[in-house]
Amino acid sequence: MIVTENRIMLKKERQAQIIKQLNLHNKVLSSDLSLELNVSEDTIRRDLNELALENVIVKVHGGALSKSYNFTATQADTYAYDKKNIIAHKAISLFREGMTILCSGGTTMRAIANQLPENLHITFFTVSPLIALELTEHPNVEVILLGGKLSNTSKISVGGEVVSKINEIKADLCILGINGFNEDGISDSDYEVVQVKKAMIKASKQLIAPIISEKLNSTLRLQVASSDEVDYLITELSPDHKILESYQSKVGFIL
Amino acid sequence: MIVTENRIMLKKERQAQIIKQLNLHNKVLSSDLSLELNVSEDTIRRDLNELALENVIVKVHGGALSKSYNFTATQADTYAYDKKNIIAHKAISLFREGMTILCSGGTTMRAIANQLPENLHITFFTVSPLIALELTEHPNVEVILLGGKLSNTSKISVGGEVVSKINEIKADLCILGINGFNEDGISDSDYEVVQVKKAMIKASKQLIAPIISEKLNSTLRLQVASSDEVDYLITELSPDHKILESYQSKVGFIL
DNA sequence: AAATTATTTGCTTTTTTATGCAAGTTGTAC
DNA sequence: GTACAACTTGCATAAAAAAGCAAATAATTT
Repeated sequence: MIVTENRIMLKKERQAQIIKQLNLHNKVLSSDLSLELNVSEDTIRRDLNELALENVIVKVHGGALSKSYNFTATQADTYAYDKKNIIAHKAISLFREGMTILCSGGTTMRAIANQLPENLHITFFTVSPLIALELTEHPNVEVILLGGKLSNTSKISVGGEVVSKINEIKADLCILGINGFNEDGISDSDYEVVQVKKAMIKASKQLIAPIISEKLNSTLRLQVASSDEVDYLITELSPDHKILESYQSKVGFIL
Repeated sequence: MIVTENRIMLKKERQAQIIKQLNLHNKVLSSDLSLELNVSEDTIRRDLNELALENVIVKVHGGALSKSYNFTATQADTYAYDKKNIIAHKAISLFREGMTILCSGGTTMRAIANQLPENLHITFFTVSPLIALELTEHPNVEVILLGGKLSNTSKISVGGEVVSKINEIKADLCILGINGFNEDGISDSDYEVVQVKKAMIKASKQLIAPIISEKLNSTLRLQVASSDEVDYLITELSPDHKILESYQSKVGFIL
């Protein structure tokens, strides 16, 4: 998309650009920004100082770093936006009127929440406050937020209380944000997150694993589920893509 | 397209044009509008001020941006931003190491979460996923998210389950987002939200009511708490401001 | 219709804000 | 330690905003 550039850029506009860059790359250099935005480094530095004062970014010598996650960022800014949207639409095609769906967090799940059609009546249970908020934008969706201690790193509810709460649920689908996936199945690195995900899988009839192809064939420390537990493996690729060949016999369906 | 209109343009008509431009480009410059609409920049500025006051646009130095623009919610309303920060700092001055604090949602509470000093070790219980996320940015803070059905309008957990969960808690402070406040006390318009807030007050030793002065002397349909239940009334004004006079005998302290 | 009042608009002056530049200081890297 | 990049501070300039005033216009009353 080509945007007709106005010769003059407003300050707030420029600062929004900086935030956008930060969301994209997690770090920016004052010198780069100076060139990109056509202002002196002094101005950039002043911008960064202001944003740091508002607690939006972390200023460092030479530029700035993004805070761990800026949930006010618009979807379009997030990395691999198009791929995630393809995955989202494939996942949504499995949704049926009146279903109960259990889901975790992650940017792919966020794309799903965002792209959800307005007419579907669905009950969502989620451990992710971010996804929960996104889902409340849909009037026909009922959102049950599963509470508990909020993990600082993964931003989802964890702990025994959540797990026992999940055990009380009987859901039609489980959609997991996936960090590691290979022929053996789903893996993750955070112990507490793994406990929650395992409970979520147990509480659901079917398991959906949405994952961008570039994350395929990665393994993390802890096992979440074996590949035969996965009912649907969803990537942005065509189901008969050669990268997916080795998964054909392992999982239920590939979408 | 150049349109040389010699017909006179009414104020409303002109402002409608401005909004149209803003919807189209997400940004307008006062200087451009002055040329396009054949009025002085003063007039444009007055228009922009009016529209900003009506909360239709976001006015910035040099022009205006559309509300849907990319910046964070905290900086979007620059107007109330300063006031809320004053309130936030007064509230934070009541926080002590090791405390347990129970809080609801709202923009003022968000400012508090944002301005929290890094060194304080505090446990927060909250029914607001947004506040919960903001709080997880602070490494020394433990966040317990209280789950339940998420209200589409107020974006907080509501329902019997949350209430009974709150009843199990014993907190030092309760901070409520306030919608209505007068000499009789705190009021609100949403029945389910009121149930949750009442439970929160009961579960806490002290009640803090942070509120911008312009919301004072407003009454909503449902009563949440009487004014003598309020331990600290916090506004952006000096405690001896004349607007607050009538509250002096009603609440515990005014900050 | 005339008179009165209120609103709108542009102009001038003063104040504020934004930005770049220069000089001196601090931090980082080799 | 030396060298260089990044930062800070103060200052200059230009653009924008605010405040006050006066003319023009619109709305209201009589």
